Amino acid sequence: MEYNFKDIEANWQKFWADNKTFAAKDDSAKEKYYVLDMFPYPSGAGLHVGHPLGYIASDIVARFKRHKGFNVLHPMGYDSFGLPAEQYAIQTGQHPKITTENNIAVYRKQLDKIGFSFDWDREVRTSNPDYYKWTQWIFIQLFNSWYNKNTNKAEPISNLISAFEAHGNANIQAHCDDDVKSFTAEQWKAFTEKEQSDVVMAYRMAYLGEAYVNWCPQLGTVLANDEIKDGLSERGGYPVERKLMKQWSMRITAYAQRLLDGLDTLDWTDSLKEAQRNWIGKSEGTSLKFKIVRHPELVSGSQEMLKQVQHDIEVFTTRPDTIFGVSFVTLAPEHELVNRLTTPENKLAVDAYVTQAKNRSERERQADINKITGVPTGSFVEHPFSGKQIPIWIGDYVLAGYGTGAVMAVPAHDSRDYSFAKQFGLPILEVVAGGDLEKESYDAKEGTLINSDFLNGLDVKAAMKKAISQIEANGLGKGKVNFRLRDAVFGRQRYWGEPIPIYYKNDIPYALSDSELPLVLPEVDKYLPTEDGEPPLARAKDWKYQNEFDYEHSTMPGWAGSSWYFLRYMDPHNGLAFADKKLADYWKQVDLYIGGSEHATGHLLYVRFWTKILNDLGHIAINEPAKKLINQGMIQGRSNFVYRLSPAMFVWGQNDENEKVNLPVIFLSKNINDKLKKKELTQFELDNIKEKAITNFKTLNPNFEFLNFEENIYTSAIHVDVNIVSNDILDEEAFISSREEYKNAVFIKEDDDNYICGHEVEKMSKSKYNVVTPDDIAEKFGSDTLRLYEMFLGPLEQSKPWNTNGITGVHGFLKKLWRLFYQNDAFTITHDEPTKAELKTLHKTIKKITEDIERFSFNTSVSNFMICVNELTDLKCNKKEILEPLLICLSPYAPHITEELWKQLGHTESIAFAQFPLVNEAFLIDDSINYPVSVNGKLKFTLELPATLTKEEVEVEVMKNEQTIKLLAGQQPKKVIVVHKKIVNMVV
RNA sequence: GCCCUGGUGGUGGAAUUGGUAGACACGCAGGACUUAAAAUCCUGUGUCUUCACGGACGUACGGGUUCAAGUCCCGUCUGGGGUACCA
Repeated sequence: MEYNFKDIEANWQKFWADNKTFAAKDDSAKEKYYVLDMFPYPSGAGLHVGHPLGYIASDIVARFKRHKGFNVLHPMGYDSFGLPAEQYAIQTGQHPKITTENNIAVYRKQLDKIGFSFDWDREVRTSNPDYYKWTQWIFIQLFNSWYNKNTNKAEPISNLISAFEAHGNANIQAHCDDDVKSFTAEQWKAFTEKEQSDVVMAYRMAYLGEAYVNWCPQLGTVLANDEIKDGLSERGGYPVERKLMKQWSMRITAYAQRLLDGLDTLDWTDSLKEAQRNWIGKSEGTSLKFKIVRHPELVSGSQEMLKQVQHDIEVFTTRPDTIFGVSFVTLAPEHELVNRLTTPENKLAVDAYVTQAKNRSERERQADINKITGVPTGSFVEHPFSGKQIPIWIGDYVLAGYGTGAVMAVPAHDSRDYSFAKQFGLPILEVVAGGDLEKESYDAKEGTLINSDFLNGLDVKAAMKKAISQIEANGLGKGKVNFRLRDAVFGRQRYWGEPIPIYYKNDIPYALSDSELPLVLPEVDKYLPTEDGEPPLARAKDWKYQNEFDYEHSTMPGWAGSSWYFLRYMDPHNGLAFADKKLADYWKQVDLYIGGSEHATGHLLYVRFWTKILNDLGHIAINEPAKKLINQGMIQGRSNFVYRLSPAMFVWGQNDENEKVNLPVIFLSKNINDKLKKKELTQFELDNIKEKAITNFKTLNPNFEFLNFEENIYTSAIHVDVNIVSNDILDEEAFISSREEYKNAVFIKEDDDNYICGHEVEKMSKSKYNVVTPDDIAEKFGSDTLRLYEMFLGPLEQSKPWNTNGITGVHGFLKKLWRLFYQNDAFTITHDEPTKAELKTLHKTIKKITEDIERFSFNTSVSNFMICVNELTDLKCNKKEILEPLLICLSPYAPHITEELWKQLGHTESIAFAQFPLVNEAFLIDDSINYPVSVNGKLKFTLELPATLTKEEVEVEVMKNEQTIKLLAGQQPKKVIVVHKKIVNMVV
């Protein structure tokens, strides 16, 4: 019987589904193990070979843990709210729900083919009302809580309101908005309902606040920082600008320190923890007040005004030691004091600068990152120690949103201040010795303080201490910690997301009650914003709370549903709670979480944040969502390109400049294009291209001319579908018929008459036409081969380009395994006693595989299986006692073939729960050891010696060996090092 | 710029704690079986040198520590990913 993977795989997939083999038990005496994959967004392109990489790895662990006697939870679901379905809806009018469901059906079919051991009864979809009911419920929990700094956790908002009623807010220590004014209990009681609501809002964990957001006019939505690339929206590539908007936000900043501390308890990679640390961006320093002093030319009226409002500019610095190096103070253009500090003669320039800075889009800011701009206000502050007058400038290198929006500029020891000072000719005062200030600033935090009064002679560390104590003693400021982390905007002006469960009555937002959930996403006639810029939900007809009050019209962001889905899998059908407390306590946290590193700072920060809040509020017992996390590497695709002659070099027909005609379609083969780029084309070749171009274009427009053909000739690379290219040779016919505009395409080909495409390795994506689906491989070689091959490709965490070069080796291995059981169509397993050699091979393999899985080194286990089967083939082993345990070892990797052979061995139960074999070290002991003998560390020969010899006996044996004597040629070695059971080295 | 990762044959990669560098697989070359192909099997395959035995070199580059370095330390170059006027 041949290895017929097609039937075997189909049969077993059906068996697992029919028998619900992998359903996790909620009541089990077994220890639990929770293996989670980052669930996919079901895109229209379907699953590509990169998706299963992580899924296969987690499936191996899940199956392994089942063999090891764990009750395994290994679920899968879909992150099914998202922009692409909505974009598609806008273009076609098809409801995103339909698109999403279709895509999910495709994903499911593809996933099923690979033989994953998911518990499909627990599938979740974030766009399902049964699911998002609880996303909304969690939102309300956040809406109804505040962060108490005294207890250092989130607490119900009712506590806070009681406190207000009893004592006002004087004793409240909370993470809240900065501009909260203090009030007494009496004042609180006298507030109107609206006023009370506004006050409480400043404390809520989910709150409505004014925030600068990344606004994308074309998409009509707010984007998260991680949705923007180079100042353009990641999806669509539209410009993004900064805009002040009322937005629902999450007070994640309250958790900054705990999110940072929690990292130490996690078994995550250093790079990932580092990425989170950088994102949170803790910096310790000092706040410091600079007294504003009158500029001689400042009119007295202005000075009076100044007195009324504020006397100081507060800055934040991490370098209080450099205080004597301050040569100017810079404010962000948005700083509230800008207007008041500007002297009349500077007003024009300042106003112009502020307006320009405000209107500058993110893209321009990024593009001009090295362009230094700024204006002086004309006012001065006083140095807190020297009393010297210091000018106040405005510069957009200072960010309004960080620190106090003002910096003390120390150009000698900060590179940004340095460039600014150089640009505007401001003084550079050296206060830490050691740098060359002619060339650049000296930013290092080491050296001796100079020109610094009471700090002179101290090193930076000591100076820092002393400066802080002096600043604090003089009441100028105090030690302070700043975080880069910003509160997370939680609303989008979009349709395809969870409605925010809020309605407005007299302009006051109220949360729905639990019994009113879910607030179902209403139907709309179009998926676009309304004419007056309201989000699409404003289009919904008769969609009002109690037929009277407006609901919130924005929806939740993409990360809402994914921030808690790991909890829903524990109890996916519960209608009374997001998860039953008992079940949540049983499954606790994810033991192993596998997914892509692109979620390092987004999803993984939010899911930790929500876990901590739910823990604070007493809903779950865990503090962190996932104990161990692995980032699988990206599988890159190999894209192909054609090189199209640019139309810019043609001029249109004389009759009408704007005449729309089809563009010429002339494609240069790769080598010709390379020559063109290097300007190595011969006149003959150029003429040939020109002639073909003329012929091609004349069919479209008889009246055209070239515009300086030879100077202007250039090409642009265009992605071409890899499926119509083989070995970089283009299938020209397929290409011509692939698009209407290519029907007259002309190819300038290589000497061998082929059109050669360019290629590049890059991210696999639909838009690059380089997606390879796992389907073809599964069809041609079977999914066991696919599973083994994806693991064999290299370390899980490493990115690698997809290629199928080695797949025959892996497939051959499975065939070879099959032949251990079947020879000449006969099943030939015997019950004979195994030999010592066979047992050694088996137990060596068991040991290696167990170790490999535990350290997630799946590529090496595949090699180890190959070695094992090679050895057993050489030994002609067909013994049940050897092959049966081997099947169990292999079953996590290649579940179908092992199930089948397991059944052939006479088992009636699935192999999935068979106990994983244990290593018997006794079989691994060698009788003899092959000692490498080296001289000065260089290997000379090897010597086989009995394993029973002691270290001393080994030395004696080696020294009296003929080869040693020959090597030493009468010399006496200075030293002989014997590492017992390892190596012998002689030093001469 | 900063942070994180890598750099090993023609290729993917192995070497878990400093102890025989290149496991396993692909590719390539030669051979067996076959009318032929596929499939399968066998042999060889880091580089240089030698008829051969053997020898020399070799883990991006330059140094160092060590009896012994792909592995540890210092410096340089370079691929990939993340991130940024964060004071």
